[in-house]
Amino acid sequence: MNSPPIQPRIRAVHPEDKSERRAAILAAAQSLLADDPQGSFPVESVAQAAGVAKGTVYLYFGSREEVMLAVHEKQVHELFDVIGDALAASGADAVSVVRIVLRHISRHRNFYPLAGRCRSMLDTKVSTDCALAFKTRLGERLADLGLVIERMYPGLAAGGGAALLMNSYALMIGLWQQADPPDCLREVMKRPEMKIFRIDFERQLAAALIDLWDAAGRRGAAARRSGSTKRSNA
Amino acid sequence: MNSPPIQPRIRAVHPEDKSERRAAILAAAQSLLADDPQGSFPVESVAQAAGVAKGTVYLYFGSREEVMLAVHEKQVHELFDVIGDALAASGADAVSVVRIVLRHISRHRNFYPLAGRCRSMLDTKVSTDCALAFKTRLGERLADLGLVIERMYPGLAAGGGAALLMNSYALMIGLWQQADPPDCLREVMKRPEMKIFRIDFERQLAAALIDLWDAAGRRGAAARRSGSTKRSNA
Amino acid sequence: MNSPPIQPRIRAVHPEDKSERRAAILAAAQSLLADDPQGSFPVESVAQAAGVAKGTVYLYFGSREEVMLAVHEKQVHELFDVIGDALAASGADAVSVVRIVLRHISRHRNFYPLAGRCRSMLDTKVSTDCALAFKTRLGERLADLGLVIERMYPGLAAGGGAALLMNSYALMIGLWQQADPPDCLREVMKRPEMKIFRIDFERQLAAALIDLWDAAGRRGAAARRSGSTKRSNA
Amino acid sequence: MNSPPIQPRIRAVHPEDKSERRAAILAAAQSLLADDPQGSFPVESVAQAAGVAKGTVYLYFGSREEVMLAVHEKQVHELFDVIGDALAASGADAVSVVRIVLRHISRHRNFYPLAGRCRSMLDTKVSTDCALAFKTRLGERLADLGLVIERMYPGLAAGGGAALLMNSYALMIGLWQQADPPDCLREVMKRPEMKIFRIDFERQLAAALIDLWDAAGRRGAAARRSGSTKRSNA
DNA sequence: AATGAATGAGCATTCATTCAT
DNA sequence: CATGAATGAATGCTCATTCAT
Repeated sequence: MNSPPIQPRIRAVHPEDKSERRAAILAAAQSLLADDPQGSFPVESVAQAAGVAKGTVYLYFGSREEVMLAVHEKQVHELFDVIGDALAASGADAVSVVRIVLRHISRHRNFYPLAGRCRSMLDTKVSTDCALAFKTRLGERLADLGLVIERMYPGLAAGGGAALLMNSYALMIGLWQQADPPDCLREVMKRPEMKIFRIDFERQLAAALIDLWDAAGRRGAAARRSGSTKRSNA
Repeated sequence: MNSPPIQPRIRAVHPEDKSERRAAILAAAQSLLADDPQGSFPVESVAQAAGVAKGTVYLYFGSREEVMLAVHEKQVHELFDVIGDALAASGADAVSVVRIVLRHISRHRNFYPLAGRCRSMLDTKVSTDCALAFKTRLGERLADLGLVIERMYPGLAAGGGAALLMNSYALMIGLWQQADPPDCLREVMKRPEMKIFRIDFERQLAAALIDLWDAAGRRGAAARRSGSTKRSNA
Repeated sequence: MNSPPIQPRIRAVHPEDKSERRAAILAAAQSLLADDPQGSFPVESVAQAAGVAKGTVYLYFGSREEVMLAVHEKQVHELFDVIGDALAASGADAVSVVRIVLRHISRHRNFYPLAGRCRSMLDTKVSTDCALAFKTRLGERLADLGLVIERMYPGLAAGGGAALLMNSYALMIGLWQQADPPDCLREVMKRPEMKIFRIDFERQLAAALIDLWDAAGRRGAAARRSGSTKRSNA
Repeated sequence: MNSPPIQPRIRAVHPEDKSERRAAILAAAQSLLADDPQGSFPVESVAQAAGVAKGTVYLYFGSREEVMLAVHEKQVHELFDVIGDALAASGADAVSVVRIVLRHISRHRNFYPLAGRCRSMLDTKVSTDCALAFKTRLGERLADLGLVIERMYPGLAAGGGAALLMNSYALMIGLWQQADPPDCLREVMKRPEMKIFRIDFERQLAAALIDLWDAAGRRGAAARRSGSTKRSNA
């Protein structure tokens, strides 16, 4: 009644082979996501695209949602890498960082839909362990980058850098959710009543981000002047 | 368990709201949502809570998602009402508006989960007509309130008020998505590695919103000084 | 994405129509059980055999197991009917009752496999309500028939009739489990080492049942003689 | 959670038991069964509890069901050991044997669920060889003990001892199936309509067993008197 | 012998939606 | 208008089993 494995794939015995297989599954999911941003494809499709059996997916991930979360995490860390590089560049300032980040994101627009669903993903079929690990790793990056920002804006309160990052990220995701027309509205976006939503997403986002970063810089400056260095929040 | 809180509508914004049945269904869904923010309850539950038959729900709404969207819309318009009132108050400024809005939202925290899912709802089982109507009504409010803001910050570019509102809304939703711990993490939020996410959501949001509004005000002021009045973006 | 009902069957609106439909599902399951005593067929097969859609089965039963339990219950009550008739016949005694019961069972041999699985069915996917109702109805029959038996064996302790029935039923099911060769042993049953299991099931069962009933009768007689009438157990 | 209780085997009945590994696997399964009488645990759990790899289980057993069957067999043979000892005791009679057997079983209540499923296990994923061996060994014990009983009840027909054993066993298992409330009914057993099922299982079983054994004794006596020694049946 | 990675069949169940009554 | 019976698509996941290492 239970059928045996017919053509088992080459076995991933060593840890590095396992990481490779895991990565293959992630890549497969990511590739499917490109065609279907809503991610409404069965696990079997992911498996097929990765060249493994359905069950194998569950050897590397606890659930379908955990696969998707892992794809999201990968993309977020890539974004953080970009931010880190931008901040590390000589002469980096709010404007240059924002420009570089936006350029990256504009080339990875399939980042948004998944990111927008991240919160609800955590509410569904993601084990506490998995969610915790995800958040922990995220927190580490946030802390690291936050420190870099605090060094850039001396006087910014402790934690102010991370807060600025969170706010920026929030603005980015939130604004995309407002601005990106859903498929069913693509056609009617040209109507006059939709004018208000025909915004230049990247322009508006860039402006708002710069407002946020400038305000942080100004606050840092003010703090420096008055000698204080504590109290958090951007 | 679900006592349909027949919240008297602050304003009868839409003509179709006149139907008591429709309102009852919305109220039922809203009440259910209070217990289950993820909204993973069957249409039948909504119908039961509303005291109607399952089929009746489809007499008033095109699909399950349209019901949820309507609940969301109702809540958004309530929020807009509050913003409108705050702006209309004498001596209104960024700080007072933000304070009032945050107070409202903190009393309607079940606004967030639904709002966070709004974008993906539009991608699923919402007819173009319905989505268009939703967006159109939203756009109208946005335009109206945007004008009020532009009057408050004279010199703010045309459309700058609406953009400021969108940005604010985006920040609010996006930051909530980062800050609100999912159920599976409620318990572990006290761990040290989660410290960075134990933010004071409302404080941080308020600060960031004020940064945004202040920047808009400053930009408006600058624009006024230089005589220009065009170019959009906040 | 969710497809509508294409060719809905005639609707069972009246209670009697519903009973009919329920009965049809039961009959379908029973018929499948005849071919596959282990009952390892999907719910869909039952539905098809009953001429309804899979979902309809779940309109009438809480789970697959509840369908099977209902089939079993039907068969048990049929057996109880036979026992009742046998007991009601003039000149009924242990021998005649046992003979009649065995004749019935030998004509309904697919009663055994299901009956043998009844206990484990109750452990799996049967709601408390359903199990309780099943047991309650069973208990009623047991009590009724028990009284008839007690009238037949005056002096039998209160409850002694029901106990005798339970014991008889237990012996019947238990002995079948020992005696009925599983499919995989059908062929090898003729080997000498299997001799001991090549019993004449019905003969041995009949003899043991009569022992049980005679002993009960004797005990009843003894009790009568000594005047006592209480204490239970057969 | 599952501390493999390495119960020292009372007797090394089968040669293959010499394998420590095999014994460890059986002990692990038995231990798991104590916590989950339904035996709905994966093979991997058994392997882990036994301290071996999943594949190793299949080196010693042909299938999952064969492991369970082996556990059952072990328990049955332990029961037979007890019966043998009870019969061998000086002054052994039906009452003393029944008492000793019941005491053993009451201390090993997890014997019942598995025993009750034995028949259906044989229908699923047990090789003919395995089933045959199981039955053969069972038959041997049955024959041996049957002879002892026939010696105890001289005049009992040939095979009458084994038949009496089978009947007794059947009654035991069958009555347990009726009497043991499934988990989902544990709570509601106190209700009045459940009264008829609130039987004193061991008392009722003991009484019925004694009826069976007494009847066998009496029949043996009668047979002796009339000189006959043939005809089987208890 | 032992391991454990890989396989993939297998299915109950839910529930949004329709439409006969 | 309202009802609620009927539909059936849609799929995540488990886990027994195999066999390359």
